[in-house]
Amino acid sequence: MADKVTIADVARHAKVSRQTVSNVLNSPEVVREETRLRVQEAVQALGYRVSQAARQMRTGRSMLIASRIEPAQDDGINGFVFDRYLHGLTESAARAGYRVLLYTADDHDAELATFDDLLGVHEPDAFVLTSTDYGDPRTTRLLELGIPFVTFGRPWGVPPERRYPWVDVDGAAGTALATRYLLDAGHRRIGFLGWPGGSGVGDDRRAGWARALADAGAGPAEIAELDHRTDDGVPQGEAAAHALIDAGRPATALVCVSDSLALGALQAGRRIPVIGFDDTPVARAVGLTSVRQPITEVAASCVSILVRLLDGDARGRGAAGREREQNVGGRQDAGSGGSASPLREAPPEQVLHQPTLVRRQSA
Amino acid sequence: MADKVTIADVARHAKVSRQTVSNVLNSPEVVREETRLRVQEAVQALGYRVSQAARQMRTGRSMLIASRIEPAQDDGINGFVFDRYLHGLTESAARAGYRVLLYTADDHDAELATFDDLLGVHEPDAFVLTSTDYGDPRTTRLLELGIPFVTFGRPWGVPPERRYPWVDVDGAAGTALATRYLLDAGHRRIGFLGWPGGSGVGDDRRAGWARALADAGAGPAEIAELDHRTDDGVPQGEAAAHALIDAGRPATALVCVSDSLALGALQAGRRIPVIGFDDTPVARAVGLTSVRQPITEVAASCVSILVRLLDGDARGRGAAGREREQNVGGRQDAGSGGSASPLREAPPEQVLHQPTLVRRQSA
DNA sequence: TTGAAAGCGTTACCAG
DNA sequence: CTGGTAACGCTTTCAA
Repeated sequence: MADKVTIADVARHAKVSRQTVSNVLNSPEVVREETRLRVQEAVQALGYRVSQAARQMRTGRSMLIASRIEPAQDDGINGFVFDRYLHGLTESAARAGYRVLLYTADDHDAELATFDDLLGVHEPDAFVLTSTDYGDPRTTRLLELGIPFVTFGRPWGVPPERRYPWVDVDGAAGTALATRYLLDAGHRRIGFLGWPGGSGVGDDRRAGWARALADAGAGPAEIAELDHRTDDGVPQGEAAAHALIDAGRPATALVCVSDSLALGALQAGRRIPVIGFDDTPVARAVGLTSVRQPITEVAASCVSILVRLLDGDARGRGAAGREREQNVGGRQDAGSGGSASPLREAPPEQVLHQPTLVRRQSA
Repeated sequence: MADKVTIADVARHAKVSRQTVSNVLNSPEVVREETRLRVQEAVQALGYRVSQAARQMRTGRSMLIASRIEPAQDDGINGFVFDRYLHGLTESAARAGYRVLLYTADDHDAELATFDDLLGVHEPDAFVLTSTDYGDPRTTRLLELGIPFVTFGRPWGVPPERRYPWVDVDGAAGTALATRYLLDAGHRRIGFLGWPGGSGVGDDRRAGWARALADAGAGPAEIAELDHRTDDGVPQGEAAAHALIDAGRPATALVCVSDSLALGALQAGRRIPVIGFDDTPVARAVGLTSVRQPITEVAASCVSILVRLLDGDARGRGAAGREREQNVGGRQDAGSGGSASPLREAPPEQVLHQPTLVRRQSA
C-alpha cells in the first residue's frame, strides 16, 4: 500500500524543507507553531513514520532496550514473576518510545559474549539486568563499556565506589509485613522457612522476619531456634515445616521465603498459618496468603531510570560521538547560560519498592 | 574501546576492497578461498560486526521477529507455557541470526495499530502470533500487508482458502494419551473436566478424550454423561470433580483440560487418579500427572518456517523492493536454468507437534 | 574475481 | 526559519 513515505514526501506535502520536518519531530519548540501544525498534519495525512534504521545511522540510537529472558526454571515459580516483569518492561518502554529486544544466555560468560554481539549488530541503547548476584561480571563489563543499564535487584556485595542504578523490592519489608500480621493475630512463635545463607535475596527476606520478631521481644536464641534453612522446593518445604512444627517448642505459624516452600509447609498437613512469597498462581490456586512484589512498578522504574540516562546522555554511540563517556558521573548541563555549568556528580538512581500482603485462607 | 570498526577498516586490514568484504559476508562462494580466508581473519582480528542499521537501509531487512508478550494471566495461554515459548523463540531465532522484538497490546484492535507502528518504525521482518481465536483479524491484516508470519495455534474456523502457516500441539492426542493411560490401568469410567464449548483448544482436547473412550467401547450416552464443562479455575475444578464423582454412576478417574481444573479435582479429596494439562509448576509441586506440550520444539518450528519464508522471499520490503508480493503463493525459483521456472503454489507449512505424558503420583 | 560509484532516509552543519 | 550539502555503513550496479 503506502510505498514507504519519507521525510522528503512530508516536506513536499507541507511545503517546507526537510530540515524543518526533522525539527518538528525532534525539537518541536524551535519551529513556529503555524508551520509545526502544518507539518504535523502532513505527517498524519501521509502516515509518515520515521525510519528507525536511517535515524540510527545518524544518531546512533536504536530505541532498543535489551533484556535477557530467563529459562523457566524447574520450580518455575520464579518464572511467573519474571513474566510479569517482562510484560511491564515492554509496556513501559513502549510508552517512552522504546522497544524491548530479547536475548538468552546460559551463564554469565555467554551473556558477556552476547553483549558484544548485540552491541555490534543491533546496538541496543541500554540493558536491563536481572538476577544479579555476588561479584556479577555483567555490571562491571557494562560499566566499562559505558553502556547505560539498570538492574532489577540490588548490587549485593558490590563496593560502594562501583555503584550503578538499580531497582528492587524490599524483601525484608515484605517478610516483616507477613510476620507482623501473624504477630497481630496473636502468634509468638513464628518460624521462618528460608534458603541457605549466602543468597542476597534470601538473607534479606530472613532479616525482615528476624527484625519483626525482635521488635516483638523475641531474643536471639529464640530467633535462631525458629530459623530453618533449606533449598527451594515443595518437598523441602514439607520436611522443613515438620521439623519446625514437631520441635520441642513448636512454631505456631510460618513465614516462608518462597511460595514453593510455603506450599510444602501447607502440605505438611498441620493447620497452622503459612505465608508465602511472590504471590504466584500456585498461591492463588491453593489459597495461600503471600507477599506480592509490585513488579509492574519495578519495570516502570527501570524504564524511567534508563530514559533519564539516555536523554541526559546526548552522545549517541554510533555515528558522530567518537568519545564514549562513562555513564556514572557524566556531565549534566543544567541548561544554564553560555558558560559551562559546573560538573555535577549525580549519584545513580536507586529505587526500592514496597511489597504488599495478599491475604487468603492460609493465614 | 574499539571505535566502531566498519567494513572499510576490514578491507584496509585485509588489503582488499570494501566490496570484497561485503561479498565474503553475504555470498562467500563468489570469492576466492585465499582472499576469503584473509578477509575472515581480518574480521576476527578487528572484531568486526555488521551494522544492522546500515544493512537494513540497503536491504530492508531488520532481522527482527516481533512477538506479543501476553500479560501473565490464569486464562489463555498459561503464563508458564508462554514463558517457555518466548524463551524457545528467542533461542531459535538467535541461532538463525534473528532477534525477538516484544510488544504488548490489550486487544486485537490495539494489536492491529501496533502492527502499523512497528512496521513503520522498526520494520520487523516477521511476526509470530499466539492465542489465535475464531475470526482473528490479525492474521487477515498481516496477510493483506504481505508480512510473513506464523501462528502458534491452529486457525480455528478459518476457511480453507485463507490459509497461513501455523504450528501447534495436538491437544486431542494429549488427552487421548492420558485417557488410554487410565484405560490401561483398568479404569472404564473416566470423566473429563473441560471448558465450555466454543474454544478451539478446549474442544480439541475434549475430542481426544472422547475418541479414546469410544475406541474402548464406550457409547455416546456414557461419554456425554462423563463430560463435564466449566470455566477454568481451581474452585471450579473442585466443584466439577465432586459432581462427577458423586454421580449415580461415579467416574473413577479424571482427565482435565488444564492443570488448574486438575488441581481443584485433586483438592476434592477423593483419591481417584487425576491427569492435568500443561505440566505447569503447580503440577510438579503437587505431584500431578500432566500432559506436557513440547514448547521448545513449537518455537523452533515457528522460527524455521519464518526463516524459510524470509529466505525464499528476496524482495526486501524497505528500500529497493517497491512492489510487495503476497506471501501465500509467492514465487519460488527452484534454481533451474535460465528460463523462468514455473510458478509453484506452495501450501503454507503447518506443523503439529505431539505432546507427552509426565507421570507423577496423582495417576 | 575485484574496484569505483551511487544511493538508502536521517540528522548535523552551513550560509542565507 | 529555509535550503543545500555532507555523512552514517552498508549493498548493489556497473566497469575493469
